[in-house]
Amino acid sequence: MKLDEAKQKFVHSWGVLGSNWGINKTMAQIHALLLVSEEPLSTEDVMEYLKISRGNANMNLRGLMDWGIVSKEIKIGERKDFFKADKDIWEVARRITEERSKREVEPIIKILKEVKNVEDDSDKAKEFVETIENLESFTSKLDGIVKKFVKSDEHWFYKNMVKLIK
Amino acid sequence: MKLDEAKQKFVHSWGVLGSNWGINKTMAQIHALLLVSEEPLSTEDVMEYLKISRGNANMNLRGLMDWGIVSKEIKIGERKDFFKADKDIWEVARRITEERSKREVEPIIKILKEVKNVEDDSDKAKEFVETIENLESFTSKLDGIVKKFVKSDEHWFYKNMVKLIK
DNA sequence: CAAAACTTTCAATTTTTATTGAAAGTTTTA
DNA sequence: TAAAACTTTCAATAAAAATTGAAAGTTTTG
Repeated sequence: MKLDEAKQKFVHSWGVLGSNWGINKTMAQIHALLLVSEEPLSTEDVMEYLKISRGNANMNLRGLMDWGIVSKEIKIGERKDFFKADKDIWEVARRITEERSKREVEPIIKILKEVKNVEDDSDKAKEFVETIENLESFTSKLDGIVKKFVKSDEHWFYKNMVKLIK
Repeated sequence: MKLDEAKQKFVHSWGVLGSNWGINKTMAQIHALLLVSEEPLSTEDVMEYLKISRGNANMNLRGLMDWGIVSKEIKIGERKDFFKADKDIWEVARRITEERSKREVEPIIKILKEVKNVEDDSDKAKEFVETIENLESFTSKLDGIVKKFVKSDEHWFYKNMVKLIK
């Protein structure tokens, strides 16, 4: 396979992956594109490569910056903004985990705590509360462990991998 | 809060969570509804509670069965099918993890292996291959560890939690 | 300071995804 | 075996999400 072909295939596939995880295709593709570009790219480079509009490129680049996994780069002598993706995949995972936890997991934990407050003390209510508590406990634990997991550096990971996998 | 109100709030919120993770709102809501129902529900119960059509209810119930987290129940003397959700949240997590891995992670690992085969041996190509290899290694590891993690039973989890969290 | 270079916004439009509902299919019962 | 009870399918439609592009906004330069 030629390099360009390989890049194209990767960018395309990353877009598909994104769609399956609630991330829009274009955002995932831009991220993939920046990941495999040696040089930072301008908005126009992105527009041209992915055949998308200026507005679309701009909004999704901003989205990626909100996730903290893409940053602006200033090239001297150039007026345009350039963008590059963080290539340390551990750092990327850490950022995404933190953001998703803050945006999605924490709100759901809050709801779970809320709905546990049923006044009723019938058997039905007790069953319900038990189900919710299981869910809450599971969610909190998973969230906690995943955060700790990716917060740590790669070395930590390897060290503990052995123990964990056994 | 009244029990019914609490259930309603939970079902609604679970739907929102689903949307964020690429699972359609109705499917997530049906799952939530079955989770907090003491008794298995018929298609019509689901239709009525969520105010959705027969086709929609049927398709999403089937979807949940494909994920392996909802099953049909036959009530004697009743002709209708009834559905219940697996209430063991660890089992649910295990099933979802396995399915998502099979449906989404494994294909992407396959693509990553493919695109590593660039004929070119320029510096650019080497950089590209390195990025892909990082991604591949990360993805495989994460996939592996998550699978092992949820495959094990709760007891295993607690035992290892201590070591892992430190 | 005004024109040029560039970025952002957002209403309108397109595309994608979910939902409906009626018809076709299947199983059960009498 | 035929009617009743129930389930599945899928073309049409509705709803949601993504995208466009032109206008408004901002920053830089001469």
